[in-house]
Amino acid sequence: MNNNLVVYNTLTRKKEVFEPINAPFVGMYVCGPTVYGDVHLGNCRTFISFDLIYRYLVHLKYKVRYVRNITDAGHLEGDHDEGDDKFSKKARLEKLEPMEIVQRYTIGFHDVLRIFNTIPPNIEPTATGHIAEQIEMVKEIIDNGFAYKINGSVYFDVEKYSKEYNYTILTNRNIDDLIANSRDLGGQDEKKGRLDFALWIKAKPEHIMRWPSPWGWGFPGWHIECSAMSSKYLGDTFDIHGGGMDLAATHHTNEIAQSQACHHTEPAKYWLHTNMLTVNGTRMSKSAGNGFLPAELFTGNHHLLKRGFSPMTVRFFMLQAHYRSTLDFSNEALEASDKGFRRLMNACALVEKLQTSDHSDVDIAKLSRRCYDAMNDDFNSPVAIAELFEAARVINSIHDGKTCIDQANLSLLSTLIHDFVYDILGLKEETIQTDEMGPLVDFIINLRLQARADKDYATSDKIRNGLFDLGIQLKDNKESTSWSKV
RNA sequence: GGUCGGAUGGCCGAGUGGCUAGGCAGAGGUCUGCAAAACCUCCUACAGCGGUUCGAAUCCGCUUCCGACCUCCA
Repeated sequence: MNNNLVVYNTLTRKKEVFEPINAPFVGMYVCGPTVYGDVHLGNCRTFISFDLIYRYLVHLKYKVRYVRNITDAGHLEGDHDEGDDKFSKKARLEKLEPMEIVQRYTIGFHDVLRIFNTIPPNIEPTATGHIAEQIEMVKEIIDNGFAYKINGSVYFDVEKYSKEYNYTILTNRNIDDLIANSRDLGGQDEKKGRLDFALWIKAKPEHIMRWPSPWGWGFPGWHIECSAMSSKYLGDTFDIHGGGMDLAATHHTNEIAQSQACHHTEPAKYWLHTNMLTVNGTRMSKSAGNGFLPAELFTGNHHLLKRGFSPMTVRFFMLQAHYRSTLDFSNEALEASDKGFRRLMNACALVEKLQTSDHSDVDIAKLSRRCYDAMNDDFNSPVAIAELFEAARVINSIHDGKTCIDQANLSLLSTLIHDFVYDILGLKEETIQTDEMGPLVDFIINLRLQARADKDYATSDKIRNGLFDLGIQLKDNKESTSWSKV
């Protein structure tokens, strides 16, 4: 077991050595999407970041239970703890059942994440599937004295909680300032304190998504589902809780409060937060209307895009930035990643074809060590990728016959590429039909070789240009001609 | 207004008290029938102003600018 891994813990605001509570087992909970609309690229970044983290933990031989929820109930439009939830509103707009909305966008979410080559979580619980657990948790919080009932709704008493616990432990804010600065919600508010939040919300007569509870018909507040489901599947205290940075101040702060109030323990040892994807320096978000949909990016069908970019290019682009840094989205940046990604993958494809020598000019163990050092330093994929480009340079140089490698080092190199490029970074070759096309292309290449041997360059160039238009690029070496997809 | 985080070469992005990533773009070269690819070489930056230090892009202070959170958002 590798215990050199260091992770940045939002809770302590510093990097800490990663020590699972129950090694080799690791429990990881990541806040998933609210499925009332299409996921945009910003959402995808978070899930791709945690996919990287999950993949690396698995690579380190941890037995990870990865839980990521689907929020399909209880997420209100505003924070007034009144009015519609997002599903009811969307359902009315589209004249559908709320659960049709949920189903449609859950499927869309899964499709997108599959395209990005992310590994599904081990458990993907839904809020609607865990109403009973949420009710039980609310009851317990009431029994422990940290929540109160009003008119069929239940609210968490932040002021009371903050007398015994540090409510703002995650974000280190001053609670008095928070109270002073939080928005005045106007006259109809049922809540006692401005920071109080709903655990259970009474359903209005027209509200479709409703369940019976000790407090009448209603639906759960947004935050309680994660507390209920994470503790159900991972225990009262588990190893990693993750999500986007935007969730830390409110959602995760409230999760910690609920769990403390219910279980008298902090829910997670390490809190990991991923940073935002920005467009022109501003956060991509649904409400700001600057969100790209994955489909728009792939097709290039968006007014800010010059052309489309493939899913793996986008994944690679995201992994070239550290997960805790903002990443700005632009045509130029995508273009650069696209070219770099292809160069890397072309080199990786050459590894199996390399010839060995009886001595080696390269020390792959050292290179490998640097890749691990990078990933062990809070999953620093950009540095790992930089090292992999060094590997690519080595591979190309060997392939060109300018550098020698022995069998032992070649074996290490092959393992390095396999482990890091494919398993950990989760990149994959996007070209399809290579196996079927191979013999066909080889046949054409042989025809062209004959033409070249006859110095019939008109024909040989015609073949090369024709294949290029079909997306196949020929590369003439001294001895032979190789090809790759454009 | 409060809290927090940033400002790195043409662009994107790591790093962080001395060894000064990487990708893309650009320049030159090798190879080649010509290309392409690949390889080699070059381009050596850390917002501004002070301070600490033998030495700072990295630490401290101030200034300017930007962003996030504080309201649903990954």
